[in-house]
Amino acid sequence: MNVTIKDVAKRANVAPSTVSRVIADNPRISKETKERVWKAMEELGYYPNAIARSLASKVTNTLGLIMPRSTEEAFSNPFFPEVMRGISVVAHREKYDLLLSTSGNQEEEKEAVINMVKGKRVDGIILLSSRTTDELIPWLRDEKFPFVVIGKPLDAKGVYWVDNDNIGASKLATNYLIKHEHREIAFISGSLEYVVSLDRLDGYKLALEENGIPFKRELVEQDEFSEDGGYRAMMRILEREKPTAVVVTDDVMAFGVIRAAIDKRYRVPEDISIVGFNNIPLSAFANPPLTTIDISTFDLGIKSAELLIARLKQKDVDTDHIIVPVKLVERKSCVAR
Amino acid sequence: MNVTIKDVAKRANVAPSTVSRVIADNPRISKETKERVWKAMEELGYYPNAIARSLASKVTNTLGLIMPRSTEEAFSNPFFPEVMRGISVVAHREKYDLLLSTSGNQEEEKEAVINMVKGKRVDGIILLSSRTTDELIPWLRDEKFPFVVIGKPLDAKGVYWVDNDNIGASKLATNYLIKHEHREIAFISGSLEYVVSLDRLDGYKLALEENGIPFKRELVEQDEFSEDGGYRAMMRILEREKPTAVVVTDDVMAFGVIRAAIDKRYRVPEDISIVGFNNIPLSAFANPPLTTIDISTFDLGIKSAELLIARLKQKDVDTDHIIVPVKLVERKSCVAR
DNA sequence: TTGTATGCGTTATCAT
DNA sequence: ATGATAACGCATACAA
Repeated sequence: MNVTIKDVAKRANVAPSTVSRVIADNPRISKETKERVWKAMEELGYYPNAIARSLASKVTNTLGLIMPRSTEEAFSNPFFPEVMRGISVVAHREKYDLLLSTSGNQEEEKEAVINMVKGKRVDGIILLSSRTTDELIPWLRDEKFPFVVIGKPLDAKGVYWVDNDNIGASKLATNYLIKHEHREIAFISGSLEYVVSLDRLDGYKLALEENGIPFKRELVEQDEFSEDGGYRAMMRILEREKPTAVVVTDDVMAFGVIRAAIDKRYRVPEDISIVGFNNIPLSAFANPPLTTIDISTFDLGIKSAELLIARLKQKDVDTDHIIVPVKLVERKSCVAR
Repeated sequence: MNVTIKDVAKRANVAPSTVSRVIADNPRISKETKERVWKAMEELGYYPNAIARSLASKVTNTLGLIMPRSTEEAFSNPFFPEVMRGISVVAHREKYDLLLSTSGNQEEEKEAVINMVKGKRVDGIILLSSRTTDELIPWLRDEKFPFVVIGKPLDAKGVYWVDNDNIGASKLATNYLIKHEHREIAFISGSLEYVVSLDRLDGYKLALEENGIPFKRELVEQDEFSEDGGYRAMMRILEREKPTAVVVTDDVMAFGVIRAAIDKRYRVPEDISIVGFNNIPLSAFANPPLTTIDISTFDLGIKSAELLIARLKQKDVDTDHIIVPVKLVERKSCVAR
């Protein structure tokens, strides 16, 4: 069988508990026995069993990652890999591993979280996006399980979160268009069951209001976070309205919006200007290169992991949320009227 | 404390072992006691501790994913998220979770694998790419630990792997250029320490040879798998040669190659034709849209996960490797001379 | 069909 | 500074 601390203990002529202490580098073990134990471990090719360790110590050194919707879909949108890139940097630095649950829908997602939490498989959880209907957040809060959510929760009381100022970001995008003399500005987002969509819709409305432009619900559409989703939403709008500009809360969707406009014989940006969100790598290479709101996706990942780990280490965390700045990246998809 | 099988056992008036059997849905437990136990579990809000389960049963129901180079870099190239998308689909279907180790370099990568394997944290491992200098593969093979590698290993004996026919794919790309009357064809790849680079270089050479075109080492360069890497490699070639076409074994690198060509006042494709590899989403939107070899990245993920799980479930799998087909996607980055 | 006893590999609590 | 021993929560061989 496998070599365990007992084997090491025998070989080093000490008790198993001593070996355990050596592993933990307990300061009150004499230098000599430490050396002896280390030598024994070396000779036997001993390696600690992480599972047994976790069972006894209740620490896994693992962070759970919960993707929205299906894991498959999540990996389709460059946003998520980029967030994960940020998370992985911090996780690596702090010596945490990442456990991905693979869920297919909202119900399985709940299942996955329960499995991670009650199954004691992770020390903390990062939720990659919050829905308005999310039962997960209240549940995790009630369980008093450490977690942080990327995206401001509907009810943020007692929960740690990291997000952009989405209302401000959306105002920024809309104002940019208004400054370019646009008045008929459409707004396309993902499902309103995501808080982020709600917030950005608010920002859009606010910008209109502050500029004395009437809000027209006919200029607003939602669909799924995909190229096709953007296409369909734009098509629906073009059936009934003739906007000169569109705010689209996701670059991938924006590509679909452009395609829809082209299909309907509009030119972009000459006839219709477009501002996207996220600044994914593709945006710079799109035709036309997409003007977009850079939400610092990578930093969203960094900050969320840092916040979670800080909380795990019980360094009294002074803030329960972090706002990551955004900036407008001006490219070629917008012109003045 | 937490509710355990013992608590459930007491409440249901059975032995803990019976509860355990009910959890495993053991067929030789009477319907009635099952019901009784289920009810008790329900009432107590019992949920199995996955860690304890793993310790006792030596099964984790999780798959380890090992990225090449740093995890951070991996997430930068769309190839990896796409592979992971495939893996996650199968993992989800088969009810496996995914454990990502976050390593920063080759040494840490080894560390990570040892930690997963000896730490008994996963049932099997998927290596996302194989290096020629890889100690991991022989090590895992010697440990008799279930794993599959994406990319053909240098020494494939006794190891399960999934890959494209890289030699054939590279011939396909090169022949396509040759058919378009190109003779001065450059070849740019990632580091030759990756087997995939080696194979594709061979395919390139083979195509030249079969068409009576002399191989010139001055037309060959390697650099890292990034836009900058492609840029640098192309710059080095253009310092000394004037190719009319380039095979680039990674789309992201190809963007850098295009940029270098433009910087040197060449037009793409009028002066220099380019064929990429991977068919990442960006390729279709690049300027010009990139002609590229679609290696079915998603399927690579699917097949590797399926192969691994098949091996986990039944020791005897009929094949030790799977070749995923490729196809050339013709777009606008190539013209005939 | 169900119960008993033991093991999985560590950590943690008392001792000494 | 180190050793015994009891958890940790579950699975399983062996009994009954």
